[in-house]
Amino acid sequence: MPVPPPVTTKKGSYHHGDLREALLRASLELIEEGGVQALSLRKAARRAGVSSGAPYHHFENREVLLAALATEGFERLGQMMDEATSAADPAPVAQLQACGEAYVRFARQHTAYFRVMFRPELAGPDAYPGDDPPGGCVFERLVGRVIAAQEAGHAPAGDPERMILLAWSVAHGLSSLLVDGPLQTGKKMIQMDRDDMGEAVMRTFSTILLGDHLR
Amino acid sequence: MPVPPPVTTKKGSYHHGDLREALLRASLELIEEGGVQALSLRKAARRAGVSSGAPYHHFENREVLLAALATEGFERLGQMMDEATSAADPAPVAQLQACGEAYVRFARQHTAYFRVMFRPELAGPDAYPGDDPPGGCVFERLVGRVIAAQEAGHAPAGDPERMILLAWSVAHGLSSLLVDGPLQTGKKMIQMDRDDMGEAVMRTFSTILLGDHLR
DNA sequence: GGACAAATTTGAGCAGCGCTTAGACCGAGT
DNA sequence: ACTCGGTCTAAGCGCTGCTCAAATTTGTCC
Repeated sequence: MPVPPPVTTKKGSYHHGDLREALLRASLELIEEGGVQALSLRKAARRAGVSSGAPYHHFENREVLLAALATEGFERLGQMMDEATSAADPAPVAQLQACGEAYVRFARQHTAYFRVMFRPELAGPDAYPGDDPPGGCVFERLVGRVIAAQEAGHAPAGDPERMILLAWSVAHGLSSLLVDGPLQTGKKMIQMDRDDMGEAVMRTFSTILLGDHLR
Repeated sequence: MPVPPPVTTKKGSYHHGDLREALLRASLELIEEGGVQALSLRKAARRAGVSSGAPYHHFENREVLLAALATEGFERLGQMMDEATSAADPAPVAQLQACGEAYVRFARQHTAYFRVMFRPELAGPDAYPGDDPPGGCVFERLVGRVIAAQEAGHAPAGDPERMILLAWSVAHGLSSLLVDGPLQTGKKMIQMDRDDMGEAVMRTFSTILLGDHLR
């Protein structure tokens, strides 16, 4: 036996090999193609080549599968924020800007993940399996940088929570407007290229924080 | 004929009287109770006391009903923003702050509307019936005030689009985090009372615009 | 090697859904 | 009085989430 646990797909065999992973990948594809509502466990099962009852041995129900995808998504978002900040200017405001740009980039590049991560059902009362709330990975990456910005005099002093919420809101708001909102469509109203919005908005935010707009 | 068009419900009669309106109200209730996914035309029909096929004489399909609700929602949002701004200090930054607070208040008070207004299916390619894109009512209320803020020297000069997007993102982001995101739940991570977040975040934003945080 | 237990998958089945169609019903205008 | 158009019903199609008993495979202990 050259392959002790064949973690990859065994085609032709009765047992799939790694159905759980295959279902997650198929689900992500379906969401990418048609939104969260386009995901059905039956379709995912069909794509994985198994019967319609098989998924329920790996996920209690549809919502649990979505929660598993959300967990993956938050991990990837955290990674993208880490990569962006470590490559950016260490100045506090530049770090915040890099966080925001990475956040928006993540939302546009991994739309399926983003949609799954921010749904009312996920954050609802004790729906999420994880130990800490879903957005914890974002919050904890903002705390230190906001405090640093405050100490540098580039953010209002006092309880940092307000400033954390503001920074998070900027990034999340633009992301939502781009992914689910009126900025998603090709209709005019705003001329700017959607690819440029993340950088433009976050740069404007930095400008204001630094006070560069006041002569 | 004392009642030319009996716009209200005629109970007991074969014809409902105003089924379209009754379906909209029932749908809003269902969404309020369990989110957009909890709305089914059959349930709404049941609540209105008609058969499961009746709704299709008033709405081509489920998505058209949701679009009708979204239209109502955008009108009410516009009203709330108008009321808030006319009651606020006419200074440009104060006006922007009032816009944002009204936006967040709307999202929290009319969660069902907010959820329906910002869904990918709605803003998708030519899905919305209206003449202008769904968010037009928000955009047009921001343009003048952002330009006024620029002229007052309280916002970065140049193309106002960046600043419009930033202001919109702040309000929309906090609203989304509160309605659909990790701020919705009772889990800690942030101590601030959710009722205070709208004012707190928008006030912080104003502070920064005015440059009050730089000694 | 062979038997047993655990894990995995199947296939049938239930209720609910969106949507369609044919037909029954009502109200208003000629 | 009668027709005609808008409104509603009832039945039905295919899809869905989810359950359950039975069938199949895999790993393990002797």
